[in-house]
Amino acid sequence: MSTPKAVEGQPRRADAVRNRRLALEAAKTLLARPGTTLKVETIARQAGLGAATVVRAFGTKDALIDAAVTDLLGPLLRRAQEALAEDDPGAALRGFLLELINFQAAHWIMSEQLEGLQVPLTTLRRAELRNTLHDLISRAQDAGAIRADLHPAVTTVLLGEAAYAIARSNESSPELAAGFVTVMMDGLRPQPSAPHAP
Amino acid sequence: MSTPKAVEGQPRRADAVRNRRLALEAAKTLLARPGTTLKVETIARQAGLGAATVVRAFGTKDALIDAAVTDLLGPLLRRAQEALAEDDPGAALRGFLLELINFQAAHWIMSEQLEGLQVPLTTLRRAELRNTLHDLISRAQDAGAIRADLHPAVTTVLLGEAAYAIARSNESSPELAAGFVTVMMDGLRPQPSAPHAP
Amino acid sequence: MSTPKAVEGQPRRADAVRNRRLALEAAKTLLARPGTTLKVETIARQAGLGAATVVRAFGTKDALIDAAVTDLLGPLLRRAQEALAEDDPGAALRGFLLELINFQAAHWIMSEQLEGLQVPLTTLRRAELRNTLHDLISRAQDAGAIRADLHPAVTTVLLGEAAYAIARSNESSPELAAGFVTVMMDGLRPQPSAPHAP
Amino acid sequence: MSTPKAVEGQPRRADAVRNRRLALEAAKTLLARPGTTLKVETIARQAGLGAATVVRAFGTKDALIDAAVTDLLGPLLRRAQEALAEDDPGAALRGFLLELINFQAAHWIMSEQLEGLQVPLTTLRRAELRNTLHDLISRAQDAGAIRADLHPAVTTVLLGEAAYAIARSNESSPELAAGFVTVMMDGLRPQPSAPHAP
DNA sequence: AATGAATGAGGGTTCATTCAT
DNA sequence: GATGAATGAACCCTCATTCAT
Repeated sequence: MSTPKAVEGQPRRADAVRNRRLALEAAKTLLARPGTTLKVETIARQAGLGAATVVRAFGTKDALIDAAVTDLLGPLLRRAQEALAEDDPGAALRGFLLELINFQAAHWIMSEQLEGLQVPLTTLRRAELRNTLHDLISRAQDAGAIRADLHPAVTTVLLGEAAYAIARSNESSPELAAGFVTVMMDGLRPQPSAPHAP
Repeated sequence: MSTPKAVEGQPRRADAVRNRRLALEAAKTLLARPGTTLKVETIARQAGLGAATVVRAFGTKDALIDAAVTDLLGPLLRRAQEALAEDDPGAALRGFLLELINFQAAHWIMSEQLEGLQVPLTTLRRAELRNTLHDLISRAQDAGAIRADLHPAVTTVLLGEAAYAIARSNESSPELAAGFVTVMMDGLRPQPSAPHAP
Repeated sequence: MSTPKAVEGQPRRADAVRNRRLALEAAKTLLARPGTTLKVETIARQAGLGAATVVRAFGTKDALIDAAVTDLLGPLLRRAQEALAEDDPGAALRGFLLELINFQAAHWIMSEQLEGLQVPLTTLRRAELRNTLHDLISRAQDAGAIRADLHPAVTTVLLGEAAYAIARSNESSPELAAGFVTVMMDGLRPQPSAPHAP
Repeated sequence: MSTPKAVEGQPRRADAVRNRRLALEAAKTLLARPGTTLKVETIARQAGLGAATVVRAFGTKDALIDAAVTDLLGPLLRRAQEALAEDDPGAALRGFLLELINFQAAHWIMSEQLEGLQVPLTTLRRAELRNTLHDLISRAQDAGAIRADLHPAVTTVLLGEAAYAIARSNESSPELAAGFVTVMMDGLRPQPSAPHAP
């Protein structure tokens, strides 16, 4: 036959790949835009495609969302892993926190928007992200860069959730992000006196 | 009031008032319960009423949710206002933060669940809450109880959003809440040296 | 309250019962009419109801079809059971065969139209029907009314399937039905000589 | 022919003919396999072709199915015509009945699966088959091989439909087929006494 | 006035057909 | 000419709102 046949494996036809990317980008764009309802029709229009096409490209709406969010979280996870390799544990944590906020501020991925959807990949990647943040924190504690009177797990949740919230805030701004990191890092610094009584 | 078919100024029928309260309580209960879908039918069943009754009592589903959330935020707002009258500005802020977290942890009002709904009263009351928190922070800064190198607006958002996130976290616990307040207050304490360079 | 409240149990509101019946009748009518596609919309229109209503009345389209077919098979099953109680086993079988054909000729329930649908009640009732026919045949064989050189199970399938087909035939008529029963009963009569060599 | 872009009377390209055959074989195979859904995609995969190719080869899905079923019925029709030429009318009828059952049992062509499809050729060929069976029966009646107190048309439908049903039965087996033919031929034998009163 | 039921708009998904490679 | 992908129509189902009891 005269079919190009391509290399055996994943790579499908050029336009299929292109449209898959278009759908993915559209989903990511809409995930970044606050207040969107994430209907298949909306994503399709954003991508300049038909509704059935985006479903076909991923099999199901959930799978598309899953892929989009996972995709968005990818670079962030990579940055977290790079931070783990940096020399100064305290500076690494501080630096990553800023990235975390800035990234999420630019993307607006709402946990709640995913409620009721089947997004196994996203769940997985979130766990990875959380684990890496946990490691970053533990390393900073071991190095004496941050206080040790809090359990690493507590600190992980605290930083993760708070950073997430700050990023998503309507008033999000570089100034806010910087303020958050400053306060957090100051608050996490080894304290001279005993902590305040609860 | 503009209630149809009712004599002006005349109190509504006793059972109408009672049903309105039942619906409101049901909505509040479901808002407190994580993972609920907030369908009219669900609320009605929880209230022991018919679906039509619930809608009729508020005219629309959105109005009911609006009233319920506003209602839930009421005591919190009152507490914030009481904190403003306390003597020690720092302690008042710290105390309110804990209340804020505990309250939200117990009520699970998700901003995102309200996305796409018309909830003007809720928006209003949230602004009031935010303003009062802003005042609490300004007062603490004026009294030298917390650092002044951050704009009060920034600090307001920071505390409000972060507290909200901590409360909503799946791993939410008293230990986490206490840790959050400790770190925040330590971080917000007037700092001896210059803040970390950005 | 002044709610009628009715008797505790199944009986719901009068119109609900009425509409449930309308939907059921509509489905039965369409099952009787050859060449129909059995769309929810079609059934609803036939019933003079909205599409959502007929779904709500049964929870799902499949459940509606299931109920309709089961309903149609009910009287037939009852007749088979009555035939079992008759005195003359041969006449009972012959009589039931005629009923089987006439009934099915009037209803046009196609196994294949149900393909891919979840109809557990129908499956059950069909098995009952088949079992009762099996008993009718066994009894006739035991009484010497029909030949015994065929396994009852074979005869059951033979009569059941053939009667079914005759009933569904486009040229279906009383004459055809009578002819079928005559031939079958004659063919099933105990044969004087050995059966034809295959 | 009206094939577009082809010189009149010119044979089509070799691979086009080959693909048409592949599609036809695939459809026939799937028609023989019970419980298949007969989607274009499924047929194409079975043929090792693309979906568009299958459609293009026949213009429409219905045309493909029509051709496939017609093709399947071809040999059966030829066998019926050969039976007409045999010496013993009774044996010819009996022989053909067995073939009819075996053939259909092996092919699983469901009338109902064709419901809603435009299959004019199939309809035509079915009529031919029915007519030939009618002739077989008339000839057997004329020869005194089978009873004459039934109208040939009635007997035709009776045998045709019943044989079809027996073939399609889930419990289909050689034993069942043989039993059917035995009973039918015994029942059709010229009867000594008057037929049973209806 | 209260309510169970009816409904119409809208969602996701499938599939025969058409298009572009 | 063959084909994988695109698509729009159609289907079943959900739910906030309206109706009739």
